[in-house]
Amino acid sequence: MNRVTISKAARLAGVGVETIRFYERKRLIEQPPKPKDSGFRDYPIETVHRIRFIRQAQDLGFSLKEIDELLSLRADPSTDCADVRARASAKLEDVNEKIARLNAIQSALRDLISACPGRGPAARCCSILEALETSEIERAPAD
Amino acid sequence: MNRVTISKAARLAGVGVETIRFYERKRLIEQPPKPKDSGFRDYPIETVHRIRFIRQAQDLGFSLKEIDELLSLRADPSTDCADVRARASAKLEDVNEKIARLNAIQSALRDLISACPGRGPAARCCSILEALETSEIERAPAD
DNA sequence: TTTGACTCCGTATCATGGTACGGAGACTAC
DNA sequence: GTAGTCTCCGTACCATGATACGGAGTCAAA
Repeated sequence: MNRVTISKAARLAGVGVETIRFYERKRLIEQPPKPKDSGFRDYPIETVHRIRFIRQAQDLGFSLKEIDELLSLRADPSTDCADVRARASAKLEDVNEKIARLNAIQSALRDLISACPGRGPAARCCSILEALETSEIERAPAD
Repeated sequence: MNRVTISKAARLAGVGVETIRFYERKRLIEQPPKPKDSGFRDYPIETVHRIRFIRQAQDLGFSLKEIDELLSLRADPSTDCADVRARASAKLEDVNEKIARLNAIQSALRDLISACPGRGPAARCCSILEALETSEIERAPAD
């Protein structure tokens, strides 16, 4: 059973059936060739992985358009390698930036948590913003 | 000059004026008390920092609602510390997960880039998904 | 003191990413 | 062979997060 119906794929990927059809329309996943005798979509299991990747990437702040760009990056002999390399490097930059920002938020949250004793009043005042500023990660994205 | 008009704040934060008004309506930033003689908003510079944080957090996949929750986390003597601590810990978990996923994507991109020679055909075929699977970070978020 | 830029507010419109609906056909199991 | 469940497709609708519009008031500098 390495092929599944749309509702099975949806269940496995944790999305609705309509979402899969929507992604097909947006060409994020390809509509599987329907078997001759049935008019029903018949997905390879990889599609489920692909959908899960899409959801995860969305949760990381990538738009469907960006996700499409990520998914269409392929190093294979038939594509222009220098081009793939360049596009992958650009994406890697984005990812690096996101990681850096999340690391800053992570330590701000840790500061906040450690400023909170288990019980009773806090040792000192501290908001996320103050913690970020204190750790001087504050950077202007549009300066 | 530690107070700015709405258009100045917008320029400094890299957003439109309307976006600031929109955030005010959503209570993500507070409408500054307008000076008695002027009906115009007069923002402290911290608001600009706050707006920049909002944009960065959005880029990391947080919704405005989640960002509001992040921003309202404050360890200060007047709030229930155990509560703040619990909410901050939950957010920290989210952040940790995002970082882990980004790390996986980061190494998949690096694999992809190293599979691409500077010029000519690729050494081997590899997509992001394959790289993720190879590095077995693949996890089901909704299992 | 007028011209141009800025501000106010309410409301309308937009793009993105789904989610729902509905009628018709198809498969499954009893 | 028919009830119950899937599936098809097109189209409509929805929530979020902005973005635009328009008319009226305000400010600042020439």
